[in-house]
Amino acid sequence: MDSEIALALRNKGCKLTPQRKAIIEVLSGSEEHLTAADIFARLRDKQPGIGLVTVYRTLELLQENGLLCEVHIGNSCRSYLKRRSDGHHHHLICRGCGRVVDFTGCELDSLQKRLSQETGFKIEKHLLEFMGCCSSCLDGRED
Amino acid sequence: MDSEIALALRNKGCKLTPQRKAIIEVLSGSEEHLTAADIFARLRDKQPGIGLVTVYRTLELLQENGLLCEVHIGNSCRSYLKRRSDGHHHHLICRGCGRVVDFTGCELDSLQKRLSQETGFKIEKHLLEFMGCCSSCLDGRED
DNA sequence: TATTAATTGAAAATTATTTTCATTTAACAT
DNA sequence: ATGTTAAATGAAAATAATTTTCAATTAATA
Repeated sequence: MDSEIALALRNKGCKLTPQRKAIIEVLSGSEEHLTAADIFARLRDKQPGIGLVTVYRTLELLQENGLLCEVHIGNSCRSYLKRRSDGHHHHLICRGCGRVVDFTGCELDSLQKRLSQETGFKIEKHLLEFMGCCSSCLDGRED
Repeated sequence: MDSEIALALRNKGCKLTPQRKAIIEVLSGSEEHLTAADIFARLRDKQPGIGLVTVYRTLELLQENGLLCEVHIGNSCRSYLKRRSDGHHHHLICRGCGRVVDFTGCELDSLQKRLSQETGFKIEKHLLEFMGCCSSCLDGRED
């Protein structure tokens, strides 16, 4: 029973290898954002022979196909998260536990239009992330 | 006649070395966002003996003191820009020439409050950047 | 079951960043 | 002006992150 992400990948004509399945499983099973190295570490048991290169390549592939989200705020610069919301959304990230909450309603469209008009830019994308500390981490004095 | 950034740095009790001045000059003279390596390359003439380490260290120092802005969208993950707007502002970045336009009025405060209430997070910061192509780059078919 | 293009892993290469440490120097006080 | 000193520098090495190369393997299809 392959995950939605896995199926989407096969629909794009990509091979569904055990390595890819394992990487997708790790991402699917996590509410945190994970770097390539994080994912690699979590694969030690499930898929011992896997190479870090494959993790990088798979992340790139999934990213290209819009099957996961890239997170920029945080310790390491780039980390990844399964895509949980279909539409346009953004992230609120806990710096304590790494948990990510999706949110919509950024209402940046009107801002984007305004900026476009004022500057003559053709705006292609935007990056919006909030970072803070979630209530469990606040309670646990992981502050 | 030292720049505002340089003076601010000295007011913080930091030494105003020729290396730091040169780095600040490069940043001050650029409307693009620059990586440590970019800055290092531009110092070849002005300050030939300088080490890349010093560039890294100076960027960190300036960043710590809020004297420049960090940019995340782009080829390399982290690059820097002189701080041109005093208050809270964000960036619109041209992926063609790297030129950065500051803008205000993101109106994320109300969104931030809403998110805080809905999630129980203590929100500490946010990252908002727009990326696109500026009119000159559009004209020049650098598209 | 055979075929084949896609995928993998190992190793090396590249790039980015940080640490260490001996030497130099800006800022300040004579 | 000159001496003092903590801060800053540069070289080199260490570490970390990412990409490339290439021969071997394998998932998907016929």
